[in-house]
Amino acid sequence: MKVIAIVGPTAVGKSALAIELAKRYNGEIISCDSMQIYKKMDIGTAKPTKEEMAEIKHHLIDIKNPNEDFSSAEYSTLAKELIADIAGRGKTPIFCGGTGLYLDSVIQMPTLKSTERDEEYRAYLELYARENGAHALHLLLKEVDPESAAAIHENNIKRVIRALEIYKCTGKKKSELDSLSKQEKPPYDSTVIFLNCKNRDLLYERIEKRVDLMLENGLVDEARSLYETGYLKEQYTSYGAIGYKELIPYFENKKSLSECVADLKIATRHYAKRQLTWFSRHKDYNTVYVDTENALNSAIQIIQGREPMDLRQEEIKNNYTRVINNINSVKSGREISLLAATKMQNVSDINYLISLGVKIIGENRVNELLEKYDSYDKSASVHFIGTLQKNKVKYIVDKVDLIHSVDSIPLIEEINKRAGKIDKKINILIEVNSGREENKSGILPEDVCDFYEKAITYPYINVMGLMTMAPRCQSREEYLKYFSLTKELFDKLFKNNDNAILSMGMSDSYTYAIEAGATMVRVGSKIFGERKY
RNA sequence: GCCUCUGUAGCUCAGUUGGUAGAGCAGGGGACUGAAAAUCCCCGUGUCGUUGGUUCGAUUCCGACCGGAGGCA
Repeated sequence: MKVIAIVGPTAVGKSALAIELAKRYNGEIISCDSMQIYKKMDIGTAKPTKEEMAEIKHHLIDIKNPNEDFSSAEYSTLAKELIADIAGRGKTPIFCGGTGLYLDSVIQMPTLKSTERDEEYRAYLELYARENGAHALHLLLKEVDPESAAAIHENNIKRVIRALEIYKCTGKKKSELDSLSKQEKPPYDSTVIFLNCKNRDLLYERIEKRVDLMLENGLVDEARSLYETGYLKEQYTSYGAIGYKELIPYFENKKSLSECVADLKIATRHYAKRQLTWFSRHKDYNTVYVDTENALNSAIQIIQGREPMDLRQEEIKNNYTRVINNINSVKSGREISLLAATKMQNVSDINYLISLGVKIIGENRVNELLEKYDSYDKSASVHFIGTLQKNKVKYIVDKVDLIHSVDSIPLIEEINKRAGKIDKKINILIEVNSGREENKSGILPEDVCDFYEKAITYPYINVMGLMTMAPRCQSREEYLKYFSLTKELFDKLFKNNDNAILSMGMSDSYTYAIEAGATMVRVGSKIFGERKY
C-alpha cells in the first residue's frame, strides 16, 4: 500500500504542502504530531485552520483531552487502521507532521502493539532514582537487560524507567523486542519528503514569526485557559507541548511576558534542531529545501519520479501565456509592458521566463538582487520595485534601469549623488500612496505635484512616471478607484510625454490597472505560482 | 571640572595573592522503536578596552588614554 509522508522541523511549511498534495492526489491527511492530538490546544500546536480541515479531511487531530495519556504505540495502531480505511476508499493517505517517532511507529514497525503501562511501578522507580541516584537505577536495568542498559545513558532516567517497565509488563527485554521488530519488513510502500531549510537562520526567522503570529492569534488566552482549568500539569503528556508551559511563570507573576516569549522561542528552536537531527538520520527520506527550491514541484517530482524542470517550466509557460492573454484582452490597442516580479524566485526559473519573451524583471530586495544579478540573462532589463534604503542605493545604481519606488527627497539626493559618481542618469518613478495607507510608503496624492517639481531639479535623476501599490481590494470597482486617481495625476504631470511610464497593478489587479490606464504591470505570483512555502 | 565604580566568549558574569582564563545562557553537533513539542549526551582561543611602565614574564600591579555607569559640583 502506498503512503506519502511530509516531515520536517516546525515552521518549515509542512501543512501547506501536504494540503496541496492531498488536492492533487485525492488524499486525506493523517496528522503525525504528538501534540495536535489534544483538544483545546489549537493555536500553540499550529493546527490546520477550520477551512483547511473542511477542504481536506484531516485525521488524528483533537482525539484526546489534555489530561489523557497517549503513546506512540497507540498512535501506530490508530494510524494503521486509518491507512487501511483511506486506501480502501481509493484515496491516498498522506502523513504530515514533525513527530518522527510516530511516523516510524507506523511505516517501520508492522507489529508494534500497545502495552499497558504500570503507573505504580513507574512511581516506585522514580522514587528509587531520587533516593539512590540515577546510577543505582541504571544498575537495576543492567541486571535484567544489559543491552538496553548499554544503549541508554544512565542520566536518561525516563528511558531507563521505560525499559524497566517494558520488562515488567511484557516479561521480555526491550532490546529483544527492538531487534525482533527490526527484522520485520516495513509494512507500507512509503515516500517520505523531508522539508528542510538550507539556511538555518531563515528557519529560525520563520519560527520567530510564527510564534509572534500565535501570540497575535491569542496564544496567551489559550494557555491561560488551560492553566486555569488545571490541564497544564507536569504529569500529563500534553504538558510537553511548547507554547504553554513556558507561559506559566507569567501567569504566576514570576516573569514578564516578554521573557516568557523569549524562552518559548528558544524552546522552539531547540525543538526544531532535534527534529532536524532525527530526520537527517533517515537516509531514505527525500530532502527538499524550501529556501532553494519550489517545494510543491520537487515533491511532485519525487512522488512521480519526473524531472523537476519539465514540470516547473510547463507551469511557468502556462501561467505566462495566461497572463499575456489577459493583458491582450483588456489593453485595447495600447502598448503594455509586463514586468515579472521575481522576488524569491530562483534564477533558472527567471531565465526560463526571459527566454519566453519577458523583457523586464523586477526585484524587491537589494541583497537578493545582488546575489542573483550575475546570473540573470542580460537580455532583460532589471528594475527595482521594492522599498529602497538609502544606504543600499550605491549597490544598485549601476545595475538597474528603473527604480519604481522613490518616495522621499533624501532618497532622491542619495540616488543623485551616487549616479553622479558614475555619471549616469537614473530613471525613477515616483511612488504614489494612492490608498493613503499609513504603513505604506509613497507620496500622498496631493503632494505628488510638489514632489515632482523638486525631483526634476536633480541633474542625475530622470523622472519617468508614477508607480502605485493599491491596497488589497475585494472588487474591480475598488481597484479602479485607486488606479484612476493615480492615472489622473499621471496625466497632469506627463501629458506630453509619450514614453512616460505608469506602473500599477499586480497579480491580483493587473487587468483593472490596464483598464485604468497603466502602461506597465508588475506580475509575480500569477506567473511563478503562489509562494506558499 | 573633580571623584568613585566599570570594561574578560554572541549575552550575563566568575577568575588569575603576576606564569595568557571558565561558568550559565545563546549557539553547534549527536543519541533516541512502547511518555517523543518529551528525555538524554558531547562541544568553550577569547587582541582578558587601548597604550606605555615595573617585571624573566602582565589580562592580573602602576600610569595615561578611550568607552560605559554613577556621585559631587
